[in-house]
Amino acid sequence: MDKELYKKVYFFSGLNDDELDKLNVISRLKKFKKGDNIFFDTEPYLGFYFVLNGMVKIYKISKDGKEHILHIVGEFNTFAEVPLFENFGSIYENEFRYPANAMAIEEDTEVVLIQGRQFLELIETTPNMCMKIVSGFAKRLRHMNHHIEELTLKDVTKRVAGFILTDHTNTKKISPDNKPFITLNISKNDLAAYLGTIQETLSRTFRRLEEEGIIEVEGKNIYIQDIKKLKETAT
Amino acid sequence: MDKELYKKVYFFSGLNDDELDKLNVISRLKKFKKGDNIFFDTEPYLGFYFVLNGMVKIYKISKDGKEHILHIVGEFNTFAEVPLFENFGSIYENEFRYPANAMAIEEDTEVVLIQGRQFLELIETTPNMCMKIVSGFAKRLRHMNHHIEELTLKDVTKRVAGFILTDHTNTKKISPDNKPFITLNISKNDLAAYLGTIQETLSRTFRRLEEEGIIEVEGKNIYIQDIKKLKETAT
DNA sequence: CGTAACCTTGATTAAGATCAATTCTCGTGG
DNA sequence: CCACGAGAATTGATCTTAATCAAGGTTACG
Repeated sequence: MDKELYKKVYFFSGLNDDELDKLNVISRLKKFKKGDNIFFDTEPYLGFYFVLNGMVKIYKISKDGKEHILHIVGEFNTFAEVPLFENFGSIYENEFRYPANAMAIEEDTEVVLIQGRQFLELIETTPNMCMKIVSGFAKRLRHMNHHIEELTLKDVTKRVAGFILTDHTNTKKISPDNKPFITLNISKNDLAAYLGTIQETLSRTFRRLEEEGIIEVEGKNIYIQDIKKLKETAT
Repeated sequence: MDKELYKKVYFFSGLNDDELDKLNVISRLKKFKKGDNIFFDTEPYLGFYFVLNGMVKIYKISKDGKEHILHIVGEFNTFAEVPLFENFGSIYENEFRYPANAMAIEEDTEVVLIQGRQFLELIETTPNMCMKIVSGFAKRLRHMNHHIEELTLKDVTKRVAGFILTDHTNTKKISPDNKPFITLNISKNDLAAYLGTIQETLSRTFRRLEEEGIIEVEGKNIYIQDIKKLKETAT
């Protein structure tokens, strides 16, 4: 695999050529179709992944079939690193499992598996990478903090409004007629599961926000008609 | 401060005498009464803390006054480390804020502030500590994953049952008449805010579990009458 | 023993989930 | 180019859980 691609992964951004070669040896490219599971939370832990192409959802299922999406992982982002670092000493002994399920949610999703045991050996000789991991984890913790805050302190309408704002802050899309908008890159079903609700409620929420003249939903595009009101709604 | 005390903090467990001395220089002991706030999420970031004595809750408040507790932090555990590691380069430039509020919830709570900027300098000369931080963060991430899973996938009754089981797994208390039990070290109000509900609902849930003969609540002690049923309830 | 903080209980309300139909959208093959 | 069918999205009616509102009861502690 092209070494340059590895460098786009935050963890690996500081590595030199020699280290990238070693990384290449312990990684495996895997391809999935939309809807394929990459791993289940019942499977033994092999290592962590990054997305080369497409998109992956990390999710949990309750006993009675309810789904909640913890993360949506896009290109060059990693997932399932946590178990690797939880208990250094014991990784060789214990039978670790993946902490959640992962599914490809785009056609032709390609992911790269970095084999766990071998990566731990590699990391010892590249001390520089450790701080990258710390920093990556810190960002993740911040994100989860925010996620919990949204889920516990806000109702569905606020969460939806907040999602649109956050997404637009990241993408900054502007339509030809000068309106800010976002494009959903996941299904509304998945969006609902991420926002801690269900399809139907999300649909109704969109409609109510449309009726109030705050947004306009057109398929996968959501146009922001009144950003001031949207911000008020979100807080 | 006694150097031995530092060693009980997971992050610092591998440090040598010299390093502990340096740590001592950049730390500040602070004392709080029950109900005192240690910091608010509006304050500029000074550094992270560990609890020397007592207990601390990390919480968020919504605009309309609803509270959710993210963590309960006990002795020799750290809190508020995340902002320090999120953006190494920019800590000197940006005005960082604490990501949540912290309050002492026990009388005579003592915490130690480790000053952030100075700690970053210290850490560069002690590479060994980095992996400790990674590992600590990984544990924290696991905990938050679990927390989100509970909040989104389970109803209040399941969460309460799950809490009792988890707490008992950690403490393993057995009463003189041979019954497993747990002792709440926080108020029921705080427990409710941690479990994503309110006092009244928690109270009713306890009563229902009592009526079903699963537990017995006596003040701060909760006796497990039927652990099999409790496990069934929790899943 | 009196007061404040904490906890419990009951009645009511509201948000959102569930159940049940449609309708819409889009890719595929005739 | 159109028809078909499957998955995705919408909509309405109803139900359930847990929050809110309101009032007492308990406990801890000076």
